[in-house]
Amino acid sequence: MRNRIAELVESSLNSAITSQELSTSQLPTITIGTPANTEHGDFSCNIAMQMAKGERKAPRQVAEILIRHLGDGNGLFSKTEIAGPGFINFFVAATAWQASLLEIESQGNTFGRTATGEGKKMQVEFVSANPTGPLHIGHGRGAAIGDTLCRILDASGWDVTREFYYNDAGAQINNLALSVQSRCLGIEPDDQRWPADGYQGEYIKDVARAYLARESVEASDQHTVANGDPKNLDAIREFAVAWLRREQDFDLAAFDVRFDVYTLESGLYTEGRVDSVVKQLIANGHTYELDGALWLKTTDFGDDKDRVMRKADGGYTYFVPDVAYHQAKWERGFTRVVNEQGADHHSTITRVRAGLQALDIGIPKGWPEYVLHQMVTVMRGGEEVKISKRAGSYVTLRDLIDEVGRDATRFFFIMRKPDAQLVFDIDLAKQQTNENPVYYVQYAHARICSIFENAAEKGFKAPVKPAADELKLLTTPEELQLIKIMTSLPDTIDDCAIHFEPHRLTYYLTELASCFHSFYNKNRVISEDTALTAARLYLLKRTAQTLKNALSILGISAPERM
RNA sequence: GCGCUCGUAGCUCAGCUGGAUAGAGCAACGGCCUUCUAAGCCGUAGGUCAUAGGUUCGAGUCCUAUCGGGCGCGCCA
Repeated sequence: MRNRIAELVESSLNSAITSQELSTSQLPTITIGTPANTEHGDFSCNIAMQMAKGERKAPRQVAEILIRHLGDGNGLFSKTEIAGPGFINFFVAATAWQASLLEIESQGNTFGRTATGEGKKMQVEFVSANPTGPLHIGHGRGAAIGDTLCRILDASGWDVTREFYYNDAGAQINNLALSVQSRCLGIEPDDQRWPADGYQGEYIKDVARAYLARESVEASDQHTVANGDPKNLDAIREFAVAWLRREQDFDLAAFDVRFDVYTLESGLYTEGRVDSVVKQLIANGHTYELDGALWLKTTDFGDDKDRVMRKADGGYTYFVPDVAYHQAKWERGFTRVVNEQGADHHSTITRVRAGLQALDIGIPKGWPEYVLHQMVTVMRGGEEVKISKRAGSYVTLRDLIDEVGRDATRFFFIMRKPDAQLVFDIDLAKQQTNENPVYYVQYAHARICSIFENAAEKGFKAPVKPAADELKLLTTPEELQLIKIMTSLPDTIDDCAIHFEPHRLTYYLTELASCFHSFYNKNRVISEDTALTAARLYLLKRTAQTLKNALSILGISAPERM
């Protein structure tokens, strides 16, 4: 609806220019807003105020010209008016709202989807947790935001690739292998022989036990059989990585999150990508040697200090393979790449982008794009739970899903905008689950399903493709408001996709559910009036479909009973 | 000290890339179930949008400064 009105305004603008009533040399971008006050109509446009100065006319005068060329929008509007300092307000005719229900019906479970992305490729990298332990709550937020973002971008017409990148060969992985080896040899964390920064979690014992038992492991991207020899550190490393990757697979599966591509840091070395990037950066003259290390002049690209690429010990710092990885993404044809990660890693953005600019291979300055989520503070028993992976004292994602439920956990993680901090009170989420907004939305869906059960018992069912005469009975403010909210789902999806902000969809759902609950309490659906009953059943059929479609994009179920 | 980010009702947060009288949930108070699910609805109360300037027809939103919380500032990832 919003787009339709924007198109009408644009054509009336063109028409006014053709007739030389307006003379603007460049068309302003047309934005259609939704007034907070219903007295100001269903939609409004501020274009007359924006153009007034250039036109050397009063805003209301510009608005008057536009309205004249606009007419009634081929019956779309029941009224258009000029209001306030120069707003154009649009009142959509009830018949137009009613007719839009037919479009929702014909689109079925694809209603809400748009073609905005034009089928172009976009890659989203998220979670990207190193396989040194189970996923914790911070990863959970990243998984929920990243996965929902993928679903939203897909619904917005993008061809999305979901990617998981991890370090399978660095110092931390070596540390992991040493920890497992120590457990294999029966060495405890308080033993002198325990590795300095060893991982102390209970799960390390499980890995050691499985390794000694020569178990085999099938992870989504790893397949291995334990060698069983506690002296063979390489074999332990390989097994531990695969074992923990599989654990993460379990966690992610429980969260209904999946990936298309896994990229291993070690592969960037074995394929020669890291070497090739270093050579290219040297050849382009963006490096220098100092104190036995090789530096990249990232200050040439907006960083506040230069960064070491190759350490004095000969190893590369982590961001070098990261640059190589992103070069590979670019070569794979992703002109748009989004990285979802914790805000505590935000300093990598400048470095990676600087490295890519220094390669001078035509990558745009702002590529890749980033979505950063702020810290999650975990509260349990009224106290903050400190997250320490090495000490093993932290709340895992799986614990959370087991305690709170998948739907509520997902909803909770995405209902705030990513760059706001999140307090996750486990006791609250556990003990007062019916206060969680996700139930409010799901309840609306279950309620509608229940109405249809009752209707079926009494021999009623929603009509298929009803005529305008049958729908014209839908006239109350609640009914029209319900339709209005439903039709804005595609706009909401686009807004979420453009801003990378999944939380907007949770607010949309709450609003839609709220509108339905109000309608339900004020009106009876099944009544003596068979014509009205049919019209309302049709309205609720579309409402249930809209709720289900939107919930599905959030990866949340739409229960038929609660 | 520098960079990023946040600061909106008692609490947790929205506020549609500058629009009209700043909203929701929870908590508080008062109502609504012999009829389709009360996990619901209706109403009341609650605000100097951290502070001070600036930009313009118009600022919670943009700019500057200050104050306060978080994160980052490693030849760790």
